[in-house]
Amino acid sequence: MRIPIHVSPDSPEPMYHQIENQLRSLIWNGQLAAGSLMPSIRELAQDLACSVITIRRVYQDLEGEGLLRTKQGTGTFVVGVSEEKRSGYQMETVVKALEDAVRTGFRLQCTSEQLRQWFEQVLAEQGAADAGKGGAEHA
Amino acid sequence: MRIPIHVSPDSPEPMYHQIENQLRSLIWNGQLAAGSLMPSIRELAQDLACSVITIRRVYQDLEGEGLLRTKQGTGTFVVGVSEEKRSGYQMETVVKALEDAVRTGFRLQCTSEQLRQWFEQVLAEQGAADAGKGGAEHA
Amino acid sequence: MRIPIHVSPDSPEPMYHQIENQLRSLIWNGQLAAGSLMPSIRELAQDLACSVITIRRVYQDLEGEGLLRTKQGTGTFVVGVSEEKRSGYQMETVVKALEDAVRTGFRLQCTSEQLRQWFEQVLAEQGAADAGKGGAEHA
Amino acid sequence: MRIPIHVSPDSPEPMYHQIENQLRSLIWNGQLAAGSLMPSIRELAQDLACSVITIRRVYQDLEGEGLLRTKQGTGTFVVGVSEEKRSGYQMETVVKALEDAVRTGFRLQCTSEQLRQWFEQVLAEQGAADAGKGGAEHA
DNA sequence: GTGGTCTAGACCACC
DNA sequence: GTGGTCTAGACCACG
Repeated sequence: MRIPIHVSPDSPEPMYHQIENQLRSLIWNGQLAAGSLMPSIRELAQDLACSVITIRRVYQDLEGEGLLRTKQGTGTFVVGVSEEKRSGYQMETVVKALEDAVRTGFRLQCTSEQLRQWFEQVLAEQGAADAGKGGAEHA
Repeated sequence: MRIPIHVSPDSPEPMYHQIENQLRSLIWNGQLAAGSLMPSIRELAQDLACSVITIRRVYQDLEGEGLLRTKQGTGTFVVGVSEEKRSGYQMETVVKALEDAVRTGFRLQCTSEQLRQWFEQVLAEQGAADAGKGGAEHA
Repeated sequence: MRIPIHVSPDSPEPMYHQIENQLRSLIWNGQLAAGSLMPSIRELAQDLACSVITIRRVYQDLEGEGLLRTKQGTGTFVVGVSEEKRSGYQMETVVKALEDAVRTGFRLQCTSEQLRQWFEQVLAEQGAADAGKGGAEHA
Repeated sequence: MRIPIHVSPDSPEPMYHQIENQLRSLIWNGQLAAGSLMPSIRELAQDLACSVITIRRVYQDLEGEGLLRTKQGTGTFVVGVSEEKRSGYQMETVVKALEDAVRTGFRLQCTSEQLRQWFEQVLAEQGAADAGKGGAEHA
């Protein structure tokens, strides 16, 4: 199975960062099951059309976070995360992004009502896009 | 009057970026009136405890965006922006941030309801903080 | 009799290294008598839950050191070592480890007294653990 | 001031590891004062006759441990460590090395008395070497 | 000047 | 086959 990752080489965000973020999500979500074998660094590098070194760095960073475990000569494995940690991470990440958006809005003197309206609009758009892509249902 | 800007030298966000963002807000909001004289590069650099070269870059960037105008030997002045452009900028910026947050949420498999709940919570917190600080009215 | 070896697959120390070290000790100590037949590569590999290729390497390395001897189609045998060599090896190995520890201590600016104190403490702990396990007598 | 580090390119221990270990000691010891500026990666790379990348990795790893702090365009700085943490690190490191040595000794069926004797001998040798080199006094 | 990212390619250690 | 280390050199972002 090929790992569903897409990188934009032209993004200002460094490639290794993009890849790390997406893998992090996949692991935290359990879409990459604990214990499963990751593709080899060479394989993934070829898939994503980037250097082996970039992937190596990604795996290394994620190992530092305790999400992956690599064994020389054997391969790189996914480490499981507890449900507790998982939802903590989820909330932390999302709330941080929401805070950023709201703070920006207030700094630009939007009203709460204005922000709420835009939020619902974005929610509808993204929800539609998301449902189309993944198939998972979001109430 | 001293320009109300605060930069964190330890933020991962580069200093010039922090300063530009804050100046941009102040100008778009009209808190720096069109036609008014900006502090000199040296002065602002000293205020913010950073290098003059950093401020020079900031002024240059904002001049490139048409928000500032430098007159040789005279100083740097604020350029006015039309109300139309202003609200366009406001909406674009905020919606972008909201989209980012929502996309992140969906990627981590939050439900819409979950996101809505967190959003309201953040709105309340930030709204309180904002009201306390600035005094502007948010419906 | 099953050979008393334990390997940690999660140790940073490579498996072949762990196995070699333990076999080496067993042979030098005479716990694997000179002339006795080693388990087959396949057997030991299964016992230790590792690859046959790993065990093959171990046997080869130890054969290179003169501790084992493989006879085609017959099996692998333990080669005896003289008492003289034995105590030389013992001293060399242990003194090297002690030097490493002491050097580290001095580099971190411990006093000799401090090191002596810790050494006695470690000696007591390990001595107890060892006595419990093996049954050999240590003055 | 040039940083007193020496690397053996022929050691089995990877260069980045050697450098990290020595820097770690220097920082934990306070021989690199908190807040002081490290040499630039290019400078240190030239000093140690290794690649910029190797040094960059070293600095990055130590930053991950909280020992260094790098600011883009500015340089890399030493972060202070509390005395408490310092002595904890010291003890942990040294005791671990001593345990390793003693365990090895017992595995090779040395007596406690034998180990104690060798330890004192090593202590005397290394203590002399150390006093000669550094000048610090170890009781 | 500083550090940050990425490349291509080599060689080694391990299983 | 796997991952681990190191190289030389390029280009970008930052102050």
